[in-house]
Amino acid sequence: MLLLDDRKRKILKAIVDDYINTAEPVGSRSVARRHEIGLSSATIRNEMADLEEMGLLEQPHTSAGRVPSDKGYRVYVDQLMTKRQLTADEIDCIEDSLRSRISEIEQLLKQASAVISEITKYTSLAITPQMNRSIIKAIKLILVEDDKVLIVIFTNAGIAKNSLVKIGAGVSLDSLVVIANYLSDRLTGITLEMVNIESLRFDAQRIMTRDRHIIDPIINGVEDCINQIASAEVFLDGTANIFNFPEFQDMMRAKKFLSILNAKDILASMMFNSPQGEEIKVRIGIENEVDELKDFSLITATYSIDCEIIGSIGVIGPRRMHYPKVIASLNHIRKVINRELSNLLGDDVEGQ
Amino acid sequence: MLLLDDRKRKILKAIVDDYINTAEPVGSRSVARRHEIGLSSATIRNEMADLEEMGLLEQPHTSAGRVPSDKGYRVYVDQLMTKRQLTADEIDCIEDSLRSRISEIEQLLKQASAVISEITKYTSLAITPQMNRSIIKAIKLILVEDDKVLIVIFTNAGIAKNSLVKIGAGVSLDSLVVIANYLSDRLTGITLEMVNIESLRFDAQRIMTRDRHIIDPIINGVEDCINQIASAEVFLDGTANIFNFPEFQDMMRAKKFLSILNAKDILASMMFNSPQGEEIKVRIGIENEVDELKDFSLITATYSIDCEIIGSIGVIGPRRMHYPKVIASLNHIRKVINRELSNLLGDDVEGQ
DNA sequence: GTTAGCACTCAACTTAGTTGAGTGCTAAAT
DNA sequence: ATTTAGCACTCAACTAAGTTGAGTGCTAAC
Repeated sequence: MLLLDDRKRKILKAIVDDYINTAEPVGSRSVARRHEIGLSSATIRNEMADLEEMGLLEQPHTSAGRVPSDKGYRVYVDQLMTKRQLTADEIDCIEDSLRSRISEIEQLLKQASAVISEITKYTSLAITPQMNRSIIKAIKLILVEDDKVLIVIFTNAGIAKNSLVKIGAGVSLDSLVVIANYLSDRLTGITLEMVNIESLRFDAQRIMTRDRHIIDPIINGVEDCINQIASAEVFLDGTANIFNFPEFQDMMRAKKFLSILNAKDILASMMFNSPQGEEIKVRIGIENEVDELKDFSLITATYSIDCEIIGSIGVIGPRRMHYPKVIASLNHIRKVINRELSNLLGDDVEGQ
Repeated sequence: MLLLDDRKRKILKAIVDDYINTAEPVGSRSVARRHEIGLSSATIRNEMADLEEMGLLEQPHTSAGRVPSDKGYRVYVDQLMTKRQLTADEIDCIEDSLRSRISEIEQLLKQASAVISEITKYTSLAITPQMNRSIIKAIKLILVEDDKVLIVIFTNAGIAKNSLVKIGAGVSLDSLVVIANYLSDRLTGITLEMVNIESLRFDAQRIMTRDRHIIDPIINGVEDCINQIASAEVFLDGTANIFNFPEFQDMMRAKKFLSILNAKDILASMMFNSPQGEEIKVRIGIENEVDELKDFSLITATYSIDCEIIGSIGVIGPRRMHYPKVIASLNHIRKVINRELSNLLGDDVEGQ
């Protein structure tokens, strides 16, 4: 951890704060003027030269002020910034849009994404829970219209998904009962990621003596249900917000940004690699694994059920992001999501 | 219908064609040069002055060439443009991404949207079917975990949606059978839009003598299922494509554009007001009802099941859109969607 | 160690001048 | 009666030169 003396800390903080607010390179004189440091611009100039040498500041060109480097932002985030609290209004806003009356997890995260971008004015992300580890509680086959079967799988996380498949007509009810029991035996109590579709299909061939042609469609339906439950969806909001920032007046950059947002799989993978234990993760510029994001900062927060991290929410914006506010917002919203999820899935499921 | 003599038609067509390709105002000399009209630039100049007087062309400023007006584009689309056929490659591309192996209607339309923007290079839209008119075929209640009921509704359009609700523990199976039969009686055979949730709830109170506390959650679950089936979803693709056009280098315009794309409800309403009978509708600039779209052209095409229009796909781009290509693409894709939908829902539902 | 002063740098802005594609009009040619 | 060549005019877009001002680094005095 990089240690700075008090004066350098004050000056670096002042520069980052100013730059976050103005997007203009910060000069020594304006630091002396706008902040009560009690030093002349000349002294500050010397300190700034030191900070630049240490790699914390950069100069766009000789006669401009300084701009924080990625490393500078990192020190700011880790050591210097003054933590912010949300205002009562902001908290109300979050509660209003997320509290109760939301019946589906997808809805909850969509709303969460909307409220994040509303409060932070950046582009927000929310990914639906990773349900690979959830346990199959029940699987039902329902005959509808004598040649179609509705397959329903239901997990301990309170999710049920269905798939409708056509089987040939004239299948005996007995055969359906046989395969239904088989599936129930094989699948109940195990997690989604443990399901091996091909061995399931193979073994079904062995136990079924009649009506074997129904195996393939039904197993496919089971696979479909499992995929539906396991697949993660990414919600975005406030994508147009990026245009509010002067550094993205450049069309090329804006286009690149939108292209990334359209690559949902890349977003999803970014969101997932938060190590356990870390509730909020800040990636500044070059720290992003994804190359196209090295002009951006990404802040993510995890949410969980029963202390297991299952998904995350986040914000993408310029490196010059208002870190204190975004971190405070995400931290609050992740707690609300945790609370709502446990309401939704736990004992209090009510009404819907 | 505006009638033009042959020479004016040729000149207007040449100007619109050139402007669509270059985005530069077209001058009399370049019309004379690039198209075989056999007239000098001076004559063409006179004709252009006439066309301007008729409101078909506009001049950005005195010493620039001419640009088509909305009315000019309209004449071009209705009378002048040479219809295009898709190339074999394009048709293959469409077939590859839409044919078979798609089990869900949502997937089909998502793919359709993707392929539209891939082929046209504009921003594409696809709205999921309006299912208000579909008929409820069956409704099932499944008891899971002795205090939760899974409600499944299944329609003639092959859609099944479920909702999981919690009822108090210790409900007798008899009560569940009573309400299941009641719901089945009341709902089977009617369309979604005919369902009156409140009268359903009210009458349930009358027929149920015991376990009345389960009525509210269950009716809410029914409502939830119906809403899930009836709600239309809008898929977008190629949103970043707008930046490829020089007329959208302007940030304000680009931002406005993205804002509209985020207002899914506005998009949905635009997509829906295609009168029956019209397969392809072209709205040019000012012809758009939505104010924010008056700098754009919107082309929509309907798709249907059993000859009833249930949804649409479309393209948004600059007024200077490549109309022949977009119209040909949408027309082809709508036919493929019709075909796939009838495969999906009709007799050929197979496996998945 | 701190600061005032000064020469220097350089992006951003202003101004004036140039270019060139395009027009409208008129008079000659067909 | 059309069509066309010729010419004067317009105006956005580009270029070049000059100005401004915020900022720097260095040095010498405090």
